[in-house]
Amino acid sequence: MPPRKRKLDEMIADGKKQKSKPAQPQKETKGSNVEYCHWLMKSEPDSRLEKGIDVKFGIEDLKTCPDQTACWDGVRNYQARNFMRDQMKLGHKVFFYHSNTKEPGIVAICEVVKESYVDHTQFDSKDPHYDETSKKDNPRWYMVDVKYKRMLKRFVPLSQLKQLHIKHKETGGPLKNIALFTKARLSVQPVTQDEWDYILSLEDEG
DNA sequence: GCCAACGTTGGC
DNA sequence: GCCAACGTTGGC
Repeated sequence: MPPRKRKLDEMIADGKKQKSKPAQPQKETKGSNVEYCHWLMKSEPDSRLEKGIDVKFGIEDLKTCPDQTACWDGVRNYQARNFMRDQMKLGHKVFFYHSNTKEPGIVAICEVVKESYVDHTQFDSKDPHYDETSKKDNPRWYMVDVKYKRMLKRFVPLSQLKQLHIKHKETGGPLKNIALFTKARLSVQPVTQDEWDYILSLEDEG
């Protein structure tokens, strides 16, 4: 029997040449085949109702979770899902980003403490991210667990990152292609080693 | 609250 | 497979 064809949307979102890669030490290589080991994940620190349910989840909410760990449920975008499902591995570092708030920006560092598993909220009709088209024998959405590590010494606002991004496009600096602006609407984004190091260096600025 | 950018859906 | 309409994201 031929392999079952996957749905078109998933093919597109996955990219056609995405072969399953062995889970091995992540390394950034020059050129095409980049494997990431740093990430940025967006979450909303302010209350907002979605289907009558508050989706607020800021860094202070993560800190109060058991073991300061939360499952990253509710992602309903294929690209973001694929990063979580296929590429986010134990020990990977994550910038925790506050979005849709007065002062958007990076607030903290987290770590992946559980690799991808089925997002249970897709089957929960009361959940704001319920997906009635997803079947239990073939789940569509996956998540990882993320654990709080530490606050940044200094909040790094989106406005500063944007200034630097614009400047670096001219100068060829490390933030010239940062996904925060080149793939602005992705809620789970890869961060290169250079981007990570550069943003961390901003912590120590006056 | 506005709305630009962009992802998704569905008719053809 | 195109593309218009529609819905969502998220900065401002």
